[in-house]
Amino acid sequence: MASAANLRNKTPIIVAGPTGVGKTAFAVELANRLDGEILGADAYQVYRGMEILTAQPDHESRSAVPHHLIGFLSPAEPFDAAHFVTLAREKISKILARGKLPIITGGSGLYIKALTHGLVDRPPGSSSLRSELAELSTHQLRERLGKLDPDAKVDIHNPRRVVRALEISILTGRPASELHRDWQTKATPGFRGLLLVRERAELSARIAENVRGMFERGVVAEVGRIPELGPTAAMAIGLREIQALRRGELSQSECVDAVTLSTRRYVKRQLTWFRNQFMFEIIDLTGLRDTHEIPPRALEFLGAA
RNA sequence: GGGUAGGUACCGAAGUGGCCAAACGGGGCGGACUGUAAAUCCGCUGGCUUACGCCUUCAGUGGUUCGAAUCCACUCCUGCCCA
Repeated sequence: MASAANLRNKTPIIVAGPTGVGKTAFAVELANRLDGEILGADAYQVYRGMEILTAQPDHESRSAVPHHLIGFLSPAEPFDAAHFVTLAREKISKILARGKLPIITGGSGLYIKALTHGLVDRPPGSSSLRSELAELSTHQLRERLGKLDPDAKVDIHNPRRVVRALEISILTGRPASELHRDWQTKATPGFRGLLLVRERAELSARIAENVRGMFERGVVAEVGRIPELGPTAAMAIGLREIQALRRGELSQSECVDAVTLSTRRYVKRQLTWFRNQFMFEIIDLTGLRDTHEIPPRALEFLGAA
């Protein structure tokens, strides 16, 4: 049982981890025990009408504990890390004002980092500029960047990065590299961070099962009902594969396999980010089902044992 | 039983006497990331080694050759065709 003193600790908790580890169930249980409210830190769960595809918490969870920043945005709308930070800060202070504990849960590493460390003040993306730059070849992009920002530290093999650096330089009239500032530390003062992990084989098995479940619950129909996809929502894992299925270019089982594979590869990138960007307390959930079990180690770390 | 095409690293697939530890793709693993991040990009991937390098590989065995994944013989296995 949590002691009265520990219940009074309202330092926001971050529950990070790769897709499929069991963040959702874990966070709900934590919220129950510590009188918390859940704040999604997920770039895709923000979208309305994509509940199954983005594995949003179910009704049971959502009626048990208040959830924020989940399923509130039209898929037609773009979304980004800065937008997330603004909304999240607002929500966090409201939750605290209510005397509740904010529990930030999600798999979008950049969003969490932006929340804990802040983003450098740079202009937001410009869709018109981006589509204009998209016309250029890699070589042309590098050439332009070389003129505008000769000291650019961006990965020149990565067109996405080059485009963003160019975008910043063009919009501000100053070299993008001049506006850069390193994130100095992995520490996250003001937050208590947990990184949920599981053995890779178990995680893969869970992902395969989750993807099968998505199809059983009707993702294909859900995708068909999305009225309009904006630039951000269109990149959700599984979307392209399911659209291919709907066009008859993929069989159901090929589609399931493809989505499972994309998800597994995403998990690798998530783990790389979380391992190397933060110093969160690692909580191994291997062997635990999505019950209401919270490993003692996690409770100790949170001072709630 | 006869014919025929094959058996290459985790998988698919090039290579057909030295430039081969073996192209390329997939997968796997690792990494990067500051307003698209479920995105985008990079590296490694037989063993030992920091590296030079050494060792063991191309179904198996035995040959030919200075030298074989590559040529020859036999054996085993697989696909297809004919009986």
